[in-house]
Amino acid sequence: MKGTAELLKEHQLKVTPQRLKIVMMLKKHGHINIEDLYGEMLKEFPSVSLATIYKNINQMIDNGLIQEVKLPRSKSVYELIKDPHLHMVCDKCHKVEDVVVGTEKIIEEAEKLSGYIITESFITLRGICAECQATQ
Amino acid sequence: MKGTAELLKEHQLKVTPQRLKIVMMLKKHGHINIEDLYGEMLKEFPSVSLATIYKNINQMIDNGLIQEVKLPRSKSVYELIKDPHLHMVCDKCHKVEDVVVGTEKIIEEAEKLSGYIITESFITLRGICAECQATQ
DNA sequence: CTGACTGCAAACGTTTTGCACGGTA
DNA sequence: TACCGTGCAAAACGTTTGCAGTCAG
Repeated sequence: MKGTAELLKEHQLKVTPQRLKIVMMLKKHGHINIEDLYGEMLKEFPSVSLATIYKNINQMIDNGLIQEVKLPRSKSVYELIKDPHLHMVCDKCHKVEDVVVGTEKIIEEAEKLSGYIITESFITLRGICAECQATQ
Repeated sequence: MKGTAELLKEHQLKVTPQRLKIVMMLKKHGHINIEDLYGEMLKEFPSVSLATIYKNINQMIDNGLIQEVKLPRSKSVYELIKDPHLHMVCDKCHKVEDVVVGTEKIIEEAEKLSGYIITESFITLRGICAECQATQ
């Protein structure tokens, strides 16, 4: 896995302790919302400001390091930009997972039917994860 | 097309002039955000309140008449609930269109890979619509 | 006639902004 | 050293709530 500081530098962002922590949290959790991120940050930086979190998140989005994932029925989460994938949300435990599934066919069909030239797809699936199926 | 008043009654909503207008706007535009809906409502009901719009939209969601569509890079829009479909958003003119595409294959593959039991899918595709391709 | 709906104003939670200070490169 | 990032406080924004008056059924 690429170094956290390098990741920031590659995206024209100065390396600060707060930014390192944000990216480390994203690496660790995969997906995290602002509230949870703030809670985690407070543990290491007791005087960190929510304004700092927002400023950094927005800047990281602008610089192409992370992206917002809008979810049905819940708050947005953020993730490091990586290979295209879709999101699975569990209705029971509310976790979010990535799944790498080929989307070419559906995109091709949608292009044919609509006449659009498609540049990006956002796919989220709601359901029950394997663990929650087992424990119900 | 089903009568607007009937649609409200079927969903246990009293028929009021404001609600009729909201549903008519949804029928006309297909997708509309709160701000635009408020602007349209003001033309016919100069003293309509934003609170009324929000209360009605939330109630219509609770009663299964409409649903929120969260879009990348822009505000949520609302639409009448109909057969499953996906959304196309044009990056140039920002319109939103429905496309009916079979999603069974992608869902089946995602279920296989993830172990989830999937109950609903949300698919949005970004691109350039046919009209904007022609006029660029 | 009764409960539900509306409009208004206030409250609320979230996100953004301006500013003085401190840290990175 | 110069500029960018941080923290704080205030402001802005979108949405929700409580209430009194009105309307649909």
